Amino acid sequence: MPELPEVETIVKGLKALISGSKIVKVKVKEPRLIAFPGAADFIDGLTDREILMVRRRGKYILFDLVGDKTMVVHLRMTGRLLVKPRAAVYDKHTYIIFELDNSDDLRFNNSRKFGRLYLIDRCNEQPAGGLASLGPEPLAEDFSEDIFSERLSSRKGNIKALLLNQNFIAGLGNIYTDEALFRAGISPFRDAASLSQPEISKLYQGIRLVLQEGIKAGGTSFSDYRNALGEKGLFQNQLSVYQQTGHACLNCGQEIRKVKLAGRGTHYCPSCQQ
DNA sequence: CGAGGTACCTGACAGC
DNA sequence: TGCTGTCAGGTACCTC
Repeated sequence: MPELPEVETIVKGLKALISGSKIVKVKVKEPRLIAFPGAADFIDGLTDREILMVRRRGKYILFDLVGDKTMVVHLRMTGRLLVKPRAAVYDKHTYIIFELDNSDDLRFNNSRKFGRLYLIDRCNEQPAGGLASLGPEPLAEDFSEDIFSERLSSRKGNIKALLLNQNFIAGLGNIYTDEALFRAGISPFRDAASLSQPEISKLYQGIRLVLQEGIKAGGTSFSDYRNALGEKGLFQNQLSVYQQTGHACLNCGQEIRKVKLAGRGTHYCPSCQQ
C-alpha cells in the first residue's frame, strides 16, 4: 500500500481539491469495505455533510466533517482515492463513490478490496482499526532523536519488524523501511536492542530523510499507487535497495540481496549494512 | 511480548 | 494460448 509519503501526497491533493465541498450522495458498491458502522449508517452520516479538513495520521486519511464525525480511510495495498468529474466512466474497481456539490466525485478504488472505511466520532478513534494505537509521527517536530532512542531501548526483536510495527512508529511500510535501514547502514537482521547510539542516530536521520525525499518525489509508484489526480509518483527512480535485487549497490558495488524477513521481501546490501 | 503462519483479494508475471 | 505457482506498497488474527 501507500506508505506515509504516498498518503501524505494524496492528502495534499485532496485538501486542495475537495476541502469545503459538500458530499451530496454516497454510493456503496462493495459494502464489506465499510468497516464501521454499517453501510446504511455510514451513508446516512456522510450525506449532506461538508468536508472541513483532510488530514493524515500514519497511513490513515481523515476527513473531518461539519458536526462531530470524521471519515477514516485506510488504503491498505491497492486503495486509491481519486477526484474525478462526475461524467467520467467508473473504473473496474471503483467501489465507493462520494458525489460532491461541485460536480466532481471522490472515488474509492481498490482492486484487492483490502482497504477499509470508517465513520467515527471525532473524539473516539477506537472503532477505526489501529488508528487509536498508532505510534508517533516520524516527521513531527516533537519526534526527537531522544524520543526515538528511548522508545527503541524498551523493545526486543528484529529491527525490520519493529519499524514495520505501526504502534512503534507510524507510517513506515516495506519500501521506506528497507531504504531507511540502507541509509543508516544497518542490517535488517539486527536485534533492535543491539543498536549503538551512533547507529540509532543514523537510523533516526535515515527514516526522516527517506520519508522527506519520498514526499518531495510525490511517493513511489511501481504499480498501483496514484495521487488524488491519478498521477504517478517518482520515488521509484531513487530507490537504493527496494526492488533493486541483483543490481550493484550505489555505495560499494556489491549485489543487492533479497530475503524474506518479518514475513516481507527484504532488500539490503550485505556489505554496507552490518 | 515475539515470531511465524494464515487470511483477506486481484492482477501481473514467469515458467512450462 | 492457457494453466499453475509466486509475488505484491498492509494489517488482523491465530498459535506456539
